Amino acid sequence: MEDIAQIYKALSEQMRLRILMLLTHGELCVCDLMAVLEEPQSKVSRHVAYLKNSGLIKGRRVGTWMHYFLKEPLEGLVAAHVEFLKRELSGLDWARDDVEKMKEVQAKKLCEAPPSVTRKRASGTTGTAAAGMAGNKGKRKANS
Amino acid sequence: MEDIAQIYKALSEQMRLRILMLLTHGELCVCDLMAVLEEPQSKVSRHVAYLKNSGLIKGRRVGTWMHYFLKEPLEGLVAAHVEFLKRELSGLDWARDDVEKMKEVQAKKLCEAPPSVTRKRASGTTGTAAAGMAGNKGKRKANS
DNA sequence: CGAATCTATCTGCTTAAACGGATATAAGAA
DNA sequence: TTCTTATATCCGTTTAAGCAGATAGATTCG
Repeated sequence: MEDIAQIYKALSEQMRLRILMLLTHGELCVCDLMAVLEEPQSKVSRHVAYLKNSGLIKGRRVGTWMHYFLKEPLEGLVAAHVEFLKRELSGLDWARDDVEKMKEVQAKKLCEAPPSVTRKRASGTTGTAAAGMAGNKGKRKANS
Repeated sequence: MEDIAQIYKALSEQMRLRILMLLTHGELCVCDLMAVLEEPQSKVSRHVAYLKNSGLIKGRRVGTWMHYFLKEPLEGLVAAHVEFLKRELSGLDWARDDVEKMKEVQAKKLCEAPPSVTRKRASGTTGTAAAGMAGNKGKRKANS
């Protein structure tokens, strides 16, 4: 799996770079990624799968959710590249924007909390939801 | 042109990595690259063109030949990546092998010398050619 | 000029992988 | 079990780019 070209293939899509940079800040579930990236689920899942198959990230199931995170420890050259990315890309505009949005998304805690709590918050109290509704592009029907 | 994903696309083929690593040792013409890589001319040219269009290398004409070399100075992120490649890949088996073969190829000086000299050497004295014929896969008809 | 050589590009074909939408699967809640 | 949610995967389509072989352009030599 020391195929360097394969590492670069994995890094050669902006979407995957964005996902990787987000994961350098901690693990995230697919729905959080969808919310941050504002991309359809199949697209996010596809790219996450690619990164997983390339040996860059791993996933673990947490209830209904899959949480993805950087594989640690990474093998030699892959590790060097990820360090490189952290160092060189974290200052770029798009990376900063994504991290900022990630914090907003996580503040809403739609995914991280136990399912029961989440479910009730989302449908029951519209107050907290309204406060953080900015950027929600109809991903979740308000009340139905 | 600070599209990071595009940099990684350029690096995501083994053939292009090999070319780049060779060029870290100095400029080379296409026919030398063909000899080292043992690949057809259209393939070498195609990958060289890709690297050129991605802003990693440049070419200059020297008589009949095109010599390619790493673009200097490279822009920020590209430069960092090339430095990274030099540091991390130069010890790999395939990279060492290619450099070694490059030195053999250049020792024959089929390309670097002025065309007239080259032409006469190649067709006139078969002695020098025979000494370095190893690895020549019918690329050049011996006498026709 | 014509011949030879080096390189770039075109041709037709093939493959990898992108995409969005639909569907299947897995797990918790009711 | 049935419903809902989260995620993975399948579908048909599209695009980028791989390939080898053929051809065209550039340059130098005679």
